[in-house]
Amino acid sequence: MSEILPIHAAFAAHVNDALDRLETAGTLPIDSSRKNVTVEPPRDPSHGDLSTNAAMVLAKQAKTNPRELAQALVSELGKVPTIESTEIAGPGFINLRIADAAWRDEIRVIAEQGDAYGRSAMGGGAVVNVEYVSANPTGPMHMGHCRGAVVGDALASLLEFAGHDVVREYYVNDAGGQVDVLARSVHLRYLQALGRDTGAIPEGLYPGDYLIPVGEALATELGDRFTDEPEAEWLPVFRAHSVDAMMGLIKADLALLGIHHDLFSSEAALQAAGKPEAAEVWLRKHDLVYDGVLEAPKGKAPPEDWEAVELPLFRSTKFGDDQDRPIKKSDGKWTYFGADLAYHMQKAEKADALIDIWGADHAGTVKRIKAAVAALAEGEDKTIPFDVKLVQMVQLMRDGEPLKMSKRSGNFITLAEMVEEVGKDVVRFTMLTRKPEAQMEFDFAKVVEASKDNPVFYVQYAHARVFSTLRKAAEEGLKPDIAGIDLLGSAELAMVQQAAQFPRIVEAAAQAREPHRIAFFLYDLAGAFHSYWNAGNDDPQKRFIVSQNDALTGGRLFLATQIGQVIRNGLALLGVKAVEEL
RNA sequence: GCGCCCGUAGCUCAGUCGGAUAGAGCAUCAGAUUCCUAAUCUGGAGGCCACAGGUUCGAAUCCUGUCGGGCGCACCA
Repeated sequence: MSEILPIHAAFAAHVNDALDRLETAGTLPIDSSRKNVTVEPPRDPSHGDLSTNAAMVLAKQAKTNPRELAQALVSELGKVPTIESTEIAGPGFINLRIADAAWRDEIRVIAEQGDAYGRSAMGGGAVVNVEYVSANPTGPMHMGHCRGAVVGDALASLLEFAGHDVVREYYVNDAGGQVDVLARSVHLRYLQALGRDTGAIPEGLYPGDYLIPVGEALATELGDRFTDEPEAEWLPVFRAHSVDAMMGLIKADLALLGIHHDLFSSEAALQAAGKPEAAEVWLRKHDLVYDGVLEAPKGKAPPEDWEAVELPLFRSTKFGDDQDRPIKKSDGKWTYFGADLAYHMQKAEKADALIDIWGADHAGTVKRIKAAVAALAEGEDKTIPFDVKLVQMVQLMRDGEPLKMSKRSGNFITLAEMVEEVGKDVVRFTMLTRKPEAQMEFDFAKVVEASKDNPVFYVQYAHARVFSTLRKAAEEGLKPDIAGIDLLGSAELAMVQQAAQFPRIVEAAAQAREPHRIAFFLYDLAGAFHSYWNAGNDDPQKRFIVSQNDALTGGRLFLATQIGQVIRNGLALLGVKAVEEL
């Protein structure tokens, strides 16, 4: 027990030790299952500092009633010196009151651990691959990509902080038909750059102006080599150049949000390496791919040109999908799914767990890709934890009115425009103040208001206040002093209790893969700080800087510094700047 | 027709792998500024947790059904 544990972890350990002793004493059966035992702060503070449901959960296993077991547990917990009082309540909750000294110690723990406070070894170094964004390389990023990008990035940071070895991956869909369209669109711009009159941009090509510089660059680089050649001559060249250029745009857009991937995996490269073929061989060997004919689509409007063709089909129905899915098209090329299946197999080789962040419009393909990973796991006789997080649509609003967006008319808001208008921190924080699977509204007017309706400023302001206080104190020759924390009273320690939840919030959020919990925690902590601060308006004795009392001031400044530290650690996970001044 | 997600205060949303009297912000009402930034704080009012069944010591939370909103339902990506 030489290792310093954050306070909640320490008390969870105390409860666990007590249960161990009950096992030894025969009160509990050996190896009782404790997976539902929780040790957490009760909703109602009058119930104490911490509460455990252990007696209720384990009563059945102990073949006794909850209150009786609680009694036994309480007498064990009474031996822990930092537990000041225990109480059995309701159906068998055990409420614990913790000595002030333990909360004071937590301030020291925060100070000692600094930027590492809240970090957890929970992940055990497991390699987790988080694939997010993966926007098609056909243009700059628009608003629709934004939420998934932020959620994926924050989740990756969170998992890292919770002890996982995270790979941030971007899947580049550079092999499909839309890349041919891109290449043709760029070729047109190339001809224009060389002074050709191309007329209006034909239907079906990308009309965006962002392709003009790409065409110009190619004109400069290639001269007029490809002006009158047949398409087959120039298409591969233009495809490669265009994808590079688009990925450049996308990376620049992502950088505006502070997002950087570790790995960009190319679909074309995957195919060139023969991965889909290898996957097909493996699947056929396990009788998971067969040649068959699909039923006619049951959608509202069956395509007129639909006809029954025999295709290689993956048995996704065996793993819960609604129908088997083709991995190759009738022209012999791989379907998107066929390549994606091979891609996930490739990812699974190098990771202990996979997470995909997708837009809600891909919800229909979740089952098949989960089926693919399940098939691989079964065939290889191992478990491959695989989560697909669906991020719901964002409804953009301006002054309470929905903004209509249409990709075809080119009337869509780009990510860059959005970041420029409201700023990176606002975009990131706002996207993280909703659980991702719920739809959300994003109102430009409200979000730039920089005040009331805007949690990001509220949290940043709390952090800034810590620093403004320290600056003010420094002018008077005062500075934080750890010796002063023994003088802190219950109002200050209440704030510590709130901040001390950070480590367990990190673990819970990482486990649930829900970075938004960090955002809400920060909002609450900032609220506690503002509230404490304001008490000083009425009573000068409650300010951080107390005149004529340098010792208490030192203690309070030390506390403020540590609250700032926790806010900073949380904001770092969200990728939001912890400003020292507003 | 089928699948997935959502439905909590007037509005925007939290709600800890089922826990004690369901929370916050906005809006609204009543207050606080010779003060370390009031971009803040204190208090009031506001709830059939969409609806109906079920599971159990206990359900906003899990299961079934209904209604409402969103997204999908190609050999596209």
